[in-house]
Amino acid sequence: MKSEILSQVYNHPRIRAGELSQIIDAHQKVEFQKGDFILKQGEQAQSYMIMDEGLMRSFLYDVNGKDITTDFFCDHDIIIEVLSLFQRTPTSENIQALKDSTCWKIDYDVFQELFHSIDGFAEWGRLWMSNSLFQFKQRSLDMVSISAKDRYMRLIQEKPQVVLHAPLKNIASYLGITDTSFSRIRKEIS
Amino acid sequence: MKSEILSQVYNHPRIRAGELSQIIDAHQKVEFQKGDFILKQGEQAQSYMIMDEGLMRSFLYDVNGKDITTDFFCDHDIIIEVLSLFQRTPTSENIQALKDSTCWKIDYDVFQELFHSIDGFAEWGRLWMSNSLFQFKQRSLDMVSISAKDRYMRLIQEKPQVVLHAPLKNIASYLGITDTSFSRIRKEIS
DNA sequence: GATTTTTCTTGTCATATGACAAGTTTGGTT
DNA sequence: AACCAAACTTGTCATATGACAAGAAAAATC
Repeated sequence: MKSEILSQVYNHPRIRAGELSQIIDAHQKVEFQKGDFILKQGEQAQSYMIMDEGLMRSFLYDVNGKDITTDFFCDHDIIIEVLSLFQRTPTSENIQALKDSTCWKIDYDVFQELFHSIDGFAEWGRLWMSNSLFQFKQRSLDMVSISAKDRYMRLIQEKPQVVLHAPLKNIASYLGITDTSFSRIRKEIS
Repeated sequence: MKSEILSQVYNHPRIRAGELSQIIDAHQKVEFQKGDFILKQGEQAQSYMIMDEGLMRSFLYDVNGKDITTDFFCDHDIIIEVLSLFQRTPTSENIQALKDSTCWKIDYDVFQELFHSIDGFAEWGRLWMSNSLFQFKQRSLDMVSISAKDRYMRLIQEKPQVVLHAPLKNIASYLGITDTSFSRIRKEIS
């Protein structure tokens, strides 16, 4: 299971078999219980993880102190706070488990070593980031070009697990609306 | 001037002097006139550029066919469509000059060579991307947590050149509002 | 420099969403 | 099982922003 999931995640034409197992070996199993914090505002990220099974969210507090969910992490997603990890700075985000979760973790210095020694791994990282970049771009576009209802419909398509298991108020803030409005949209749809 | 600007852009502790000039040498000057397209929807990006002097915007058409400005590029910004360039796919974005512009361009294959041969360059690239990722995250956050008026105020602070020189309708779509609303916000502020 | 086209402003009205408050339901804790 | 706290729904009213249309200003074109 470890190697199955991880070799899927790290699948890239320029990573050879030997290198792949080197990368996979660098990951350690970690488990979290619902409610546990993986990262807290003000701390510095020291590692990232692959979600084996579970559900998490990242969130922060906006200018008015409101808790805003910025992302959800489902099975096989990469759980990472890029800015804090790569720029070695304290983060302003929190990451918290919404369900009991099992992950594969890799520490920054081990990652760093692999990044510089395995060419294909660096390439993989760049592709992953360009993909993330695109997703965030898409997200800000959606926020302005489609209605909250349509954003919700899209979430149902794209991350059904989230809709099934995350607290509604977290989904609401992720969609950029209040839980009140979200409740009305749900009513309207059903 | 070439080396001044570029050595500022590529400033990174792990890029040595010799490597830096190697990177700088790889850039060629290109000029554009107001209105010129640098990249069109459906094409594949073959290079990226550093803005020496000028102003550009990237934009695309939303689900209703409305022209939405997704970003502005000012002096010393990196003009790039990450997804198309790195994943070698056709883009859905357009990039267009809003003023006559001078840039330093580097082709994908040359970039690719430098990325694999200069360790510090790969590191620089990763930092740049993590920074971009943060900006886009911030942008989607702003879209939901602050008002259009506050987003405009922030743009005035952060990219005054844009406010001074870009067409109002482009700024409006960038802010996620109609040009009508934007006109009213401007009136209210002045 | 006159004309045409595009951009910007303003008016009126509609609508999605927010703010706040009061219930209701759910879920965790003892 | 009973209780308490948190999560969710619903009501009323307010407001930011959109849609559409008409006019004014600015810019591009001849």
